[in-house]
Parts: sequence; structure tokens; C-alpha cells
Amino acid sequence: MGRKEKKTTKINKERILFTAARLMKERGVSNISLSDIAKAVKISKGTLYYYYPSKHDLVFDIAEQSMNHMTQKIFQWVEKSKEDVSPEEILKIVFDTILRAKSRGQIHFYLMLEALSDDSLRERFCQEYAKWKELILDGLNRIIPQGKENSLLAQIILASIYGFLLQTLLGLEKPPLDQISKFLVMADLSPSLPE
Amino acid sequence: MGRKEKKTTKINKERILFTAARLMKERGVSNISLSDIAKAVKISKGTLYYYYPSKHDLVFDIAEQSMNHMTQKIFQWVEKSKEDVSPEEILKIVFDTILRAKSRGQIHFYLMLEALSDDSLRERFCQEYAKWKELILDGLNRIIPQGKENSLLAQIILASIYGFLLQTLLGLEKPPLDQISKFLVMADLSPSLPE
Amino acid sequence: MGRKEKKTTKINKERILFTAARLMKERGVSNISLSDIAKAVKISKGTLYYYYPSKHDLVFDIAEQSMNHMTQKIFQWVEKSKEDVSPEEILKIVFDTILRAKSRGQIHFYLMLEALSDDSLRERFCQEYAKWKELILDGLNRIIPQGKENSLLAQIILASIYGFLLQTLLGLEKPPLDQISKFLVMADLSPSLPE
Amino acid sequence: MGRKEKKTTKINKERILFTAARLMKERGVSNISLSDIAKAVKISKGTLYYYYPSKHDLVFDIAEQSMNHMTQKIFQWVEKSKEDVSPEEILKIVFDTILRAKSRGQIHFYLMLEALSDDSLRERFCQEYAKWKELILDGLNRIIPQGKENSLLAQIILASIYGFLLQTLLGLEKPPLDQISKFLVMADLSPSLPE
DNA sequence: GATGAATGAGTTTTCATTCAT
DNA sequence: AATGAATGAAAACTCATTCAT
Repeated sequence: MGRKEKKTTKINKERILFTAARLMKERGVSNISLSDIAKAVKISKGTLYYYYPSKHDLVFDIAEQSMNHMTQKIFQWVEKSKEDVSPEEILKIVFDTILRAKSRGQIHFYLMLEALSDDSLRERFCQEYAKWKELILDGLNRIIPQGKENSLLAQIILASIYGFLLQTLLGLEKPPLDQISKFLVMADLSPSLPE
Repeated sequence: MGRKEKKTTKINKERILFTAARLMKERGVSNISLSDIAKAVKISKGTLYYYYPSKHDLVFDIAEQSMNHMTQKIFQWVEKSKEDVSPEEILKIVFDTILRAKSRGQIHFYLMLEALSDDSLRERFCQEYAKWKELILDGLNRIIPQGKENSLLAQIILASIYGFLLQTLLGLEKPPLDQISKFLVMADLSPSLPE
Repeated sequence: MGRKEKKTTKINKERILFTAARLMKERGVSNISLSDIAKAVKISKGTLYYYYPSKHDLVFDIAEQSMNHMTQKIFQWVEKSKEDVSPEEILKIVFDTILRAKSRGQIHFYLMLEALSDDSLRERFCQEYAKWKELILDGLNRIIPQGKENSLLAQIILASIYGFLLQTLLGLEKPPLDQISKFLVMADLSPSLPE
Repeated sequence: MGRKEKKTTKINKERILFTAARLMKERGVSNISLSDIAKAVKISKGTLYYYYPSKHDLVFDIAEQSMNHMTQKIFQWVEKSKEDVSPEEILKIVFDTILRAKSRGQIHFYLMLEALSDDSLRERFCQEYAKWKELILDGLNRIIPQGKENSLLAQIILASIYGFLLQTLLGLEKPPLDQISKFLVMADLSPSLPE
């Protein structure tokens, strides 16, 4: 019984989350009102508040979900990276996967800005950001074990993802991800940096 | 007389722009109301409307200003890049200059998101983004004329600037810009990519 | 079985009443929601409604309880007033007892104001108020049988109780109840009022 | 010019204050919404907020006004108390004046309860309450200079005012203020209290 | 040029109450 | 007896914008 009720709750929370995320990604976090969300989910404002006692809570949960999603994507990549594919091919796939999730990306951005003026949210992003860096590093260590600067490379990859994401969202021409991947992999394999 | 008035107008517009930009960078574009701005500039709301017929216009002007500022920064770097300094040193300076302008960066981000749901703004950003890429490429061609993939490098630099900016704004540990610069320069100088 | 259920019902009603009274005294009748109460009693809102079909009913019951409590306190005093203690000493005890029940007093006040805009509640308060006056008069007739103006004194005592209660609740300095008691008793014993 | 504008503001604030006070006295502070007030004053909700940025501010101002009014009433009594009227007559007038202002009284009560859970308001009431005690004492010293316990009497008067006010508001029978006044004055004049 | 008063549509939030289970 | 999901009406509050002066 307890389980059943919780199930309903969970399903509803998910419906709300899903729809809210969609709306926010389409029009931006602060351009979406709770009325909009309630309307879209076809529940009353009261019900929305039954599940989320404040807009902030809702946004936080969406951010959670969005971050988990990205983490999972990167994790999957790391797992797959055992396979026998060329490193640059694999790297290209990371970029691709993340950028393809355009909608995810957009809300990701919105939420990050939200985080700039919200401490609890910011802390979560920091945690997760560090985790992503680690995951990417793990992946690199697997696909380019002989890479000399995998840690640097991981940082560059993660950082440039944001730039490429932004380019994509703005509708600029698609960055040549295959060449970029090749470039970065070669860099890592090239003779040591003279100190 | 016409000139005189225009002068006052310009000065006042600048005061408004300057203050509004500061507020928006501190708390985000959509968290700042026109009342807040009017109060901070110490003019009445009516006066604010005299200079800016809508909030959108004001934001657009701030975006212009912010973009020009960034363009100028990159341009200065390109100009300076003739001097006799090692390429990685110079590259580090670009990163540094841009990231140091933390406050500029923050509003830059806010505005970019604003642009995602505002066509006129988005178009301006696209134009400017392309210009930045060109400028950076120019610079690279000067400091690493023998670089084989300056175009790719320019894209990676510009893209990763956004990621590093975000890291900085979130208060994460400072990225090791000197190593990153070295890494990227070496990459560009390393033996050709086998096609 | 019917009895058993009634017992549970009574116990539950009392738990609700007790907790609700505490909350309302702490933050005021209209600042407490039924959710707050349900949460504090650790029952569901539905259950709360099972016992009290409306917030009004609940408040009414709390008022009943609160009034009964005060009545009882005064009654106890009247009963005790046979004992061989000086009248002013006894009078001081009344004041003291009532004022000491600070928490009771606070909710008493809140409820009285509630009564101002609720006819059924107001009527109950009026009834009870008259009863208190009578009870106090009874007590006075016992401890100061030679008092000439016991009825007036009763009214003054009851009225000033409210003022002193308010003082106490506001955190003002404690009124010198012993001197006040002495003063009032002496007044009652002093040579007749020339008409 | 500056004056003219402030004048309008003042007049409007007064209109709002006056109407809001009336509504609150009729139905209680927490039963009145800002919509109700706006409607009654025939301005928009926005305008109401232009003058009072929060409900709390409005209530605070009404409380201020209400307290000032009571202070003034007591002060006037003190001033008048030089005249050649019997002390009990004068005392009766105080009671009368205050109780007659039924509406003032009701809101006074509501506000006092509001003060119990609002520190800034409570502080103001405490200040004012002390002032009232002083004023009443001044008056007594004038009309009953030979009174032995004017300070005690002042406290009793102030305290019982609240009780009588409550009685009046609840619609109970009018307290016999003339007899009560006589009683209290005689008490004060009667032979000294044996310690 | 400049002001501040006024607005109304919108936002987030609260809450007593109902009801199927 | 008991629950918690759902509701809708109304609350407090925000804000870009208009306008008479």
C-alpha cells in the first residue's frame, strides 16, 4: 500500500519533472511560470505545490535530473571505451553524444546560470562538475593509456564541450568534431612537452 | 543645442548602461528589475524609459557593450602578439585576460542565455562569435605561423574559454592555464596528423 | 465496540486539541494552518478532518477548552478562599495564577479576537465572561464579606486581568500584583462612598 | 513641486490608512486582504504596493496611527484635567472617551495580538504602553494630588481599560464606569495602607 | 528632459476542503 | 478510521509599461 502510493507520487513527480524540463529548455528557466507547468501537466497549481513546495525545489530537482543524465552519458562512454575503436573515433562520440542532446544542453545551461545566484544549486553543480572531470579522465586513461597529459586533456574536453554546446544552441555552424577529436588525441600522443 | 542634448543623452545612457550591467552581472539579467536599475542610477523610472523604450532595448545595448568589450580584448591580444614572447606565454595571456574579467564573463553568460530565446539578440551574438573566431585565428597565425591546425585550435580555444569561464564563476579550482596553453601550442606544432 | 471507538476518538480529539492549542498560542490562530496541525499531531490532513469537519469547529473546541480551563482556575480559587489567609494575599493568588498561565493567556486572547468576527464563538465567550464575573464575586463575598462594593471590585479585577495579561505577553515589566491586590482590598474596606 | 508631490502621496497614504483601518477594525487584521483594501480605496493593487511595499508595512503604519490616536486622547485628558471638576468625574471621562472609540479599540486589539508575533511591532507597543502609563500618572497627580498610590492606580486604570474594551467589543453589558471611577478615586484617597 | 504616480496582468505561494481508496 | 492526492479560490507580491505634468 505504502509502495503503491509512493509509486503514484513518483510517477507524478516524474511527469512534472519531465514536462517542466521540456518547457524550461524551450523557453528558459525564468520564462516559465508554475502556471505554465501546471497547465502543461494538466494538473492544478495546488497539485503542483503538493509535489513541489516551491519553484526552487522544482528547479533543483530538474537540475539533479539533468546532471544525472549527463553523468550517465559520460559514464556510458567510459564503459564503452574498452572496445576496439580508434581513440579519436571514441572521443568524437563523447562530443557528439553530449551535443546531440541539444535540449538537455539548453536546460543544462539555464540551470548553471541559475546556480550562479543560488548557493545550494551551485554546490551541487560543483560536485558534479568535478565528477565529470574524473569520469572523462578515467575514459582517457583507458583509450589513450600512453597519453602524457590526460588530465589536461580531460579539462580541455570538458571546458570546450560548453563552448560547442553554446555554438550549437545559438545555431552557429557545427564544429568539426572529428577533426577536433583527432587534433586533441594527437596532441596527447605527441612527444613530451619540454619543461 | 542639438549637440548638447545628444551629449547629455549619451552620458546618461552610459551611466545607465554601466550600472545596469553591474547589477545584472551580480544577480542575473532576469533577476534585475527596471526599478532596481533606476534606483541604482538614481534616476526615476520615467527617466529610464526616456532613454530606453523597453527593457529589451536596454538589455540589447548592454549585450552590445559586453560583446564589444570582449572583441576589443581579443583584438588587443592579436595586436600585441607580434612581440617577441613564446607562443604558449601569449596564449596563456588570452585566457587569463578573459577569465580575469569575471564580472564581464558572468553577464556575458546571462546575456547569451537571454539570446537563446530572443532572435535579434541571438543574431548579434552569432555575428560576434564568428568575428571572435576570426580574430583568434589571426592571432594564432601570427604567433604560430608554422602551426598546422590553427583553425581548429582557434575553435578549441574559443570553446574552452566558455567552460573555463563557467568553472571560474562557479568558484571551482582555477584551471591550470599555463599548462593548458603549452599543451595546445605543442599540439599545433607536433608532426602532421596522418589523414 | 461503540465504546471502544468513542474512547479512541476522544483520545485523538484531545491530542489534536492539545497540540493545536499549543501551536496557536505560539503563533496565533490565523497563522496556523490545518497542515501545520496535522503535521504536528502526526496524522494526515484527512484524519484531522475526520475528527473536525472544519477549522472553525476545531477553533471552537479549543476555545471551549481554554475557557473551561480559566473557569476552573477561578473556581478553584473560590473554593480555596475559605481558608484562613488574608484577603489581599488571596487576591494576589488569583492574579498570579491566571497570569502565570501565560500560554493559556495568549491563546485566550487570540480566540477572543477570533470571537469578534464569529458570532457563535462570541456568544460562548459572553456566557463564560459573565460566569467568571459571578465566580469572582462569590469569592470576594467569601473573603471580604464586609466589602461594600464587591460587585464593582469583581468587575475591576476581571477587567484588569486582561490588561495585565497583555502586559505580560508583551514582555513588559511585571505588574506589582501584591501592592495592587492590597490597594484593591483596602479600597473595598474603606469607609463608604458618600453618594 | 517636491512639496506638491509629497502632498499627494501623503493624502493617498492617509486615504489608504484610513480605509484599511476601517476594514481591519470591522473584520480583523488577518481577515482583510490587500485586494479588499485596494478595492475599498478604489485603487489598483499595484498602486497599493506603490505606497506600501508589504502588508506588514501597512499594518505597522496603522498601528502607529492607532497608538498615536490613543496617546493623544489620553494627553488631551491630562491637559483638561486642570479644570475644576471632581476627580471621579474626570476619571469617568477617560474611560468613556477611550471606550467610546469602539472602532479604534477593536483595531487596537487586533494590532496588539499581531504584535505578539512580530518583534518590531511589539517593541513599538511596549514603548507606547509605558508612555500611556506615564501620561495617566501625570493626570492623576494633577487631579488627585493627595492620592497616596497614584502609580498603582494608573496601572489599574490602564489595565482595566483593556478589559472594559473587550467587554464592549463583545457586546456585553456596559460596565458602570461612573461607579468604578468613584470607587477607584476613593480607594486612592482612603487612609494609608498599613504596611 | 524628467518625474513619480498609477496600472493590470502576471508571479509564486497558501490553504481549507473534498474524495477515492 | 485513516490516508494522501487533488483542487480552486484567493492570498501576497512583482514588474514592465504608460502617462499627465
